[in-house]
Formats: sequence, C-alpha cells, structure tokens
Amino acid sequence: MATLSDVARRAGVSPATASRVINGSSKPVTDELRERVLAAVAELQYVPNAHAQLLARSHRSAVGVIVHDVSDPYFAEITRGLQRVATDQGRLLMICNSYRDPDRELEYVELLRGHQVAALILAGSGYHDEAFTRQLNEKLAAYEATGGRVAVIGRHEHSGDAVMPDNRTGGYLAGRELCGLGHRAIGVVAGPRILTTTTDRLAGLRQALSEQGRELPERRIRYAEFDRDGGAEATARLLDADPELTAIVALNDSMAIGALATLRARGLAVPQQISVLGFDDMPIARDVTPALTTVRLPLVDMGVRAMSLVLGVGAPTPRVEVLPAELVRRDTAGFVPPSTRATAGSAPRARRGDSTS
Amino acid sequence: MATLSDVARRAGVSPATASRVINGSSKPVTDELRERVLAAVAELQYVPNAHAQLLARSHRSAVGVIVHDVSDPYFAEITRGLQRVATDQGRLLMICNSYRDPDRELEYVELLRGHQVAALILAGSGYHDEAFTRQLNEKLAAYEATGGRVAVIGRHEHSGDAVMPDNRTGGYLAGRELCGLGHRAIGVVAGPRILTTTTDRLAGLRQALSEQGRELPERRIRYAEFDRDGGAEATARLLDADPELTAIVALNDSMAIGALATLRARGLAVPQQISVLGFDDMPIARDVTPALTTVRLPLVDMGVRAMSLVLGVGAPTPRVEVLPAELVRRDTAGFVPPSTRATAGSAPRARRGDSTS
DNA sequence: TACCGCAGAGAAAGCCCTTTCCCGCAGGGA
DNA sequence: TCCCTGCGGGAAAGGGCTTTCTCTGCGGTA
Repeated sequence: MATLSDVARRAGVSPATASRVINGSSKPVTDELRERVLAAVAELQYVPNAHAQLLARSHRSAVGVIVHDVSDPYFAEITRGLQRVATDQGRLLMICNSYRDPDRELEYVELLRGHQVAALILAGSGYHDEAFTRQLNEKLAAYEATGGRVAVIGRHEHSGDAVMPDNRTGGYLAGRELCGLGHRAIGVVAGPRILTTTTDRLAGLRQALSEQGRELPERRIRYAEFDRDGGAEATARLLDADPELTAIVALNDSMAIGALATLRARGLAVPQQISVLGFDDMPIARDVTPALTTVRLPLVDMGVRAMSLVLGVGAPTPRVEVLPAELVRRDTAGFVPPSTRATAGSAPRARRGDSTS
Repeated sequence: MATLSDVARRAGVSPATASRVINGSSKPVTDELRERVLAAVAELQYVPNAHAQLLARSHRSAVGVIVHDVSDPYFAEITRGLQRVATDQGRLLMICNSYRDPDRELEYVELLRGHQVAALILAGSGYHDEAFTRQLNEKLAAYEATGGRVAVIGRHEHSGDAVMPDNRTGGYLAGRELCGLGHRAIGVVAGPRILTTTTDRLAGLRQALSEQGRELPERRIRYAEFDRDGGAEATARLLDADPELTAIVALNDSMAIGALATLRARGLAVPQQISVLGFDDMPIARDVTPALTTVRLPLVDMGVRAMSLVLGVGAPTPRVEVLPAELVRRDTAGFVPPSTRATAGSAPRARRGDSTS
C-alpha cells in the first residue's frame, strides 16, 4: 500500500505538507504544491491508513453499538434510528451482534473500547444474572472513567443514560385489551425468562389481570426463544396443555407470527376461535393475515434518542427517557368466542386504524 | 486510557515483556513476571489499543463487507452466511450499508481499504451504469494490487471471484410456472431498472414467456423500490392500468408482500382471482397468508461461499460459482381463474411442501 | 540600509504497540 | 578455569500518520 511518504516523495514535498493538503488543514499551502500532492494521491491511489490516523489524532469519533442481532426486525428498527443520528453527525458506527450471549456482550465491550470508540450503546434486554450485571457494570465504569459515554436501551441495571421502552405498561395494555374482550383463559408465549424484557412485559400483563381479579398461573406461560420458531413451538406446547385457551399473548411479534403459524396448522381460526396479541409492532405485523394486533414501541425513536443522549454534550448525565407503549388494534384480537363467552357480542372486533401503504 | 507502558511500569517490567505476556507470545516469560503483568492489567482495566496493534503488526485480519442494507432480510441471510465462516476463522467483519447508493458504495471501498481489511466482499446487485462500474473496478483493482482479495455476490462486471445467484433461471422458472397454470395476462412488479438483478430476472421471465410464444410488454412492468412499499405501490399502478391481470410476479419477496397488501386492500382473492409469485424465499415468505409461492435462492450459502472464496488460499483466482434458483410452490399461485381461463381446472393449486415446523 | 514580522515549508516528536536484536547470566562441557 | 550455549529480559526500531516547533526568505517599516 502506498503511504503518505510515498505521496510526499512523488510530489516533491514533505510528509507534513502532504498531510496538510489531504486533510484540508487550516494551515495554508500554496496552490502549486497542493496540486502536485493531489496529483500524486490520484496516481498512487493513495488511501490513508485509518489506524495510523486514529492513532495520531487523539480524536475519537466512532460509536460502538451492541445489539442482540441486527437482522432481527426489532433491532433493525432501533439501528435505523441510531444510524440516522450518527450519519447526521458524521460518525462511524461499529455494530456488533451479541446473539444474546452475555459473554459475547462482555467481549464486545472490550473490543469496542480497544477500538477507541467515543461512545457505547447497548441495545436490548438486560439479563437477570447478578454476576454478569456486575461484570458488565465494572467494564462500563472503567470505560466511562476514561471519558467514554455510555447509553443503554432497555435495561435498567446500568446507572448512566438510558432509553427505556415502557414494557410494563405495554404488557398492561395487552392484558387490559384481552380482559375487555372477555377473555379469561389467556396463554402467554414468552421469551427467555432470564431477559428483563420478558419479565417486565409479563409483570404488566399480570397487573392488568389482577385488576380484574384474575391471575396468570405459571402453567399458562411457556418460555422459548424470542423468535418465530420459538413462538410456534411454545404455542404448540401451550395448546397441548390447555386446549381451552381463547387468547394468546406473544411477548414479541416474531413469536406472534410463529403462534399464528401453529394455529393455522391446527386449523384454529384467528380471531374467531382464538385471539392473538403481539408486542413491538415490527413492520411485518401489518402484513401478516390477519393483521397482527400488537403493542407498539417507538423503535426508531428509541435509537434516535439513545444516540442523541450519547452524542449530546452538556446535559447533565444520567438521563433516563421512558418511551411509551401503545396498543395497535388490528385483526387478530376479537371477543371471546360464544361457547366460552361471558358477555355479549360474538363478531370479531372490527379492524381499525391501519390501511395498506 | 491506560497504555501498555502504564502496565509495564506498574508491573516493574519492560513494555516488551508486558506485550509478550498479554499476547501469549511464544517467547517464554517467567511465571513471576507473568503474574505481575496480569495483575497490573486487571488493576488498570487495561485494553490494548486496537489501532496501535493493527499498525504494529503488519497482519491484516478483518474482512470488509458492503451490502445494500443488512436489515433487509435478503442481505441479512447472506450476512449470516458470511458471519458463520468469518467467525470460524476468527475474523472480524466490518459491515457497511450502501443503501443502494453507488457513491456511498465507492466511499465504503475506500474506507474499508483505509481500515486495512484483508478482503472485501460486495454483496448485492450490480448497476447498469458504466461510469460507476469503471470507477468501482479501478478502485477494486488498486486494492487487489496491494494484496487485497475481493469477491462479489451477484454482479457480473467484476473480473475476480464471484458468487452468482442464477437470477435468470429463477425468472425463467417463475415464468414457466405461471404459463403452466394458464396465465397470459402477467404483470411484473420490478425493482429499480438500473439494477442487474432486476434485468436478469426479467430476462429469464421473458425467455419463459417467449418459449410459449408470448411476450412481456413494457406496459405490464412497473419499476419501483425493491421493498414492501415499492411493491404495494407498483401493484396498484399495474392494476389501475390493466385490471385484467391474472398474475403478478414480484421480483423479490418484499415487493411480493407489498403486492399482497394491495390486493387485499382491493378485495382481490389470492390465488382465486389473481396469482402472486415472489422471489428469494426470505424466511417470512412462508408465514404470510396465503403462504408465498416464490423462487428460492440459497442466500445463506451464497454468503458462506463468498467468504470461503475470499479467505481460501491457493486456489487459482478468479473463480465463479453459480448457485441455482429453485421454485418453491406454496399458496399464492393457482390456475388462472375460470372467466379468463383457456384450460380446465379452477381450484387453486394445492399447497405443497412446507409445513409450519 | 537594517530590522521585524510573517507566510509557507520542513524537521521531528509523538500516538501505542510489536518484534527484532542484543545483552547478561547461569550452566555444562572440555 | 574458560568458553560456549541458551534462556530470559530489555532496548530500540519501526508501523503511518498528525501536529507542534523551527527555519528560511520575503516584504514592509523605521
């Protein structure tokens, strides 16, 4: 690879001058030399060594992001928000997938620190795992001690800046909706128990039910991977154990889609025979049939906020922003079917809101 | 940030020794010094500066990847394949989204070169744009001249290693299927014309039709963005211009999902009134209702192959691997409806293959 | 004419590591 | 006893860039 001194030699100038031309330094350079340097750059196809640059300038500019999996629509949306702000500010993003492996998460914190990122954003659920949480916080503290900024999206154990989706209220909304539709036998297709996202959403759901004097027994909950196949499988187990279920809450939309697949395979009509509620409102939710009733989280906005927090100067830290959840009624949740119904009205709830495009 | 000399000083050794301990060098170090160094590392929460390391070792290890958009399922699958191989070989991946902007693509080639990646993989369609193609090839050639390896996924203008999905045959399969079902009025929801992916798939489709003595007039093609909304919108335009259409081929699954949304909104039953064919077989294709009939491309495998090519030593370059397309029959393509039909049989084609796991 | 100031260019000192090269020392063979 | 060998450790030379500092030479002022 051509180096800066190659360019300088070819242009007949010193490396210092070449550097100044290439970086548009404020120090003036005569037009003649400038052109000679530029010509040399073009001829040699010179590209500065990014590592040497980052080493020489003390300036840190890139931002590190750790997510569970960018290709998961939930994180894809969040990342879109992160990107938007980062691009506006001319920041490079280094995105790492932890695939929900705590150890990998820890490793990535080190890796990103090693890469001298100016800030670190952790997106995704926290874990119910004391040892891990302590280790993570130690690492983050060490990073912050050297001037790094940290923000988390949706995990509550970290003491710094945070953007928090209101999972609990979201769960509550789901529960209230189903109660309002007369459902009593409600099953839950949940993500891994170790994730705080799972437990928070469950807690909200429980609260809604208990306000109606009902409860959510453990036997009506199945824990599985937070994805389509996990949802399909958990739904099958739920149905096997309790065929009387009139509604299923899936703790994210991917699982809900898996649930719909299982129900379709078993010939159960949604929402006539059984209702389904999702969570997150990922883009695909409106395109499945029937369109998914779900709890919306402002995913893109969560990313925007987090990046803004972390790049924002001045404002006293820590700041915690809670972003509200909102129920989106589409076509998968209807009144409890007549056979098991306690109240009047058997038609599935009319579709509202949402049109195509 | 603590540096290596901080660690060395604290441990009472030279930086050389500290480095050797930290990197597990082959040169032996006494246990006592080793422990002192390790202790210092822990106390100072030392993390090596990745840029300094990369500068000092001439070793290049990371691999650069340029895709249109990782969060697009098509690329997400490819990336999964890339990752798998990279992880096996202990390589770090730097992934960049070009968002189908040729200029950005060019910039990223430079950026990744600047970051000293050992290899570069360009995934995604090529462009019908001579100036761009020439510029890109120049940059890639300059990179290869300095020892960099390059592989492309699915663009045919580059002269080096390549993994090529058989888009043309895929288009052909789609056309033959629809002809076999008796369709004559076939509309196409296409991606941007400037992409070779679009034109290759169209060419295959045309070939299939012409073998049946039919043709595909331009008025039955609508070009739009290669995503859900593009598909929805193009379908609407197509239908407005030609309400007699009995089948729609969408040139990728995202567009097909958009097409289904528009059809649903207009109350057209799929496949009873109109058939829909997608392309790619992304994971969600089996979960929409009706499940999408589509042309499958081995996306993950494409990623695996590309990364293997680029990391593989010895084998003479260039190598071109063509990966076959395959028709997956699900529920959106049926016989042409009775009113416009030329041959017998009005029931939608029975669903085959695929179950919900 | 002598001196000052400044513009424009180069020399050189880092930035933080890795790795080669060299040195001192202890042990073994002659 | 002397020399050679080999081991463990340090000194120092990069790696490619940025940036401060220094130097030269010119124009302008007293």
